[in-house]
Amino acid sequence: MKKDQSKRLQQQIDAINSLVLHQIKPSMQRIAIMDYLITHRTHPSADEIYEKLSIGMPTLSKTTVYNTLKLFASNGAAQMITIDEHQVNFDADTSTHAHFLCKQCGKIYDLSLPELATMPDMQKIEGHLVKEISYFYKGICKDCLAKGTKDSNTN
Amino acid sequence: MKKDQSKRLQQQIDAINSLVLHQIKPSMQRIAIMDYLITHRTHPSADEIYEKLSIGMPTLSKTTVYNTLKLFASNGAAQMITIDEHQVNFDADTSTHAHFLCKQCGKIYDLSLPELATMPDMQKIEGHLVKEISYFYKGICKDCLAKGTKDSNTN
DNA sequence: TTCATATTTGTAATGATTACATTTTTATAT
DNA sequence: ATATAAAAATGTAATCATTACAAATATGAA
Repeated sequence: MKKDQSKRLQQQIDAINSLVLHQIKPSMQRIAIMDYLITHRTHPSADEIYEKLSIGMPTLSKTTVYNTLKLFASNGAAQMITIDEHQVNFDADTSTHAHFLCKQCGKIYDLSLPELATMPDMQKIEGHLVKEISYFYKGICKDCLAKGTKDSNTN
Repeated sequence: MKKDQSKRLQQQIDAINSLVLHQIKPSMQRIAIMDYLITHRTHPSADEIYEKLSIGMPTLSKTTVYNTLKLFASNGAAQMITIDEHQVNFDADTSTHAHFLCKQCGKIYDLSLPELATMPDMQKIEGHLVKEISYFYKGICKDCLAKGTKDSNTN
C-alpha cells in the first residue's frame, strides 16, 4: 500500500541525512547499510548485515560492508560495540547508552542509564582524553529468565 | 638475593590462594598463569601470556593458556576485557573498575571511578539479571598526549 | 600398582576480519 | 558528450585469534 512506500522512502531519507550529517558521501551501499542499521535496532554484526542485504543486492561485497561500518564508526555515524568477544556489533544510535548481552540467547539490549548520561563527551579522565565510552553488562535477559523459571532456577 | 626469592615465593602463594578461593584446583600451569596476571597489571592477552611463560616453561601449550583463562573468567578469578576489537585481554583484578584503551599506543589503563562502584553485583536492570559489568573508555592516553603536544595538537 | 578422572598438549580447523589488486562508479574539466 | 582522475565497490586470498579434538600426561583414590 501507499503508506508503506512513503514510510520506506522516509527511512531512506533518514539514512541519507545521517550520512551527510557525519560527512559521509552517500552511495547505494552506504545508504542501504545505514538504513539497515536504523531500521534494525538489534545491534547486527557485519556478517549479519551482509547476509540480509545481499538478498536484495546480490553484488554487495562483504568487504564493502566491513569497510563501510568502519567508516561509519570513525565518523561517528555508528557505534562499534565490542561486548561480544566473538564478533563486533554495530548500533546506529550513537548516544551514550549502555548495552546488555544475554549470555544465554546472545541478544543485545539497549539500556538507558540516566545517571551515566551526565558525563559529557570529550572530557579528560585521569589525564587521558576520552573520545568513546562504552558501558557493557552481561548476564541472563528478562526473556530467558522467564523461560528458565519453569523448573531449574536454583542457580 | 634472599629477599627477591621470598618475594617470588609470596607471589606464588598469592596466585595459589586466588585459585583456591575461586574453586580452581591449582596446577603448575594455572599457578604460572595466575601469577603472571597478578604480577603484570598490563591486561595481557592470551597470546602475550603464552609467549612470555613459554620461555621458562617450554612445554606450555597455547590451548592450555586459552582454556585456563576461560576457566579463570567463568570462576570469577579474572576479568575478561573486550575493549579491543582485535583480541581479548585479561585482568586479575576482578573488582568493578573502568578501563581506558589508548587508540594510539594500544595500552590499557585501569581507571578508578568511585561513583560507578556503588552498584552492587548481581542486581537486576530493566528485568535482566546482571552478572558482569564493564566500563570502557577509549581515546588518547596521557603519555601520547604529552608526546603529541610538541607540534601538532590542533586536533 | 591400577584404574578413573582431570589436565595438558599439539595439531588441525574455524571463522571473523583485513589486504590487495581489479573493476566499477562518480565527479569534473575539456 | 568524452576523457580523465579520484573515490568506491568488488572478489579472492590471506591473516590471525580462538576453538575443536584426539592423544598423552598427570593426579588421586582404591
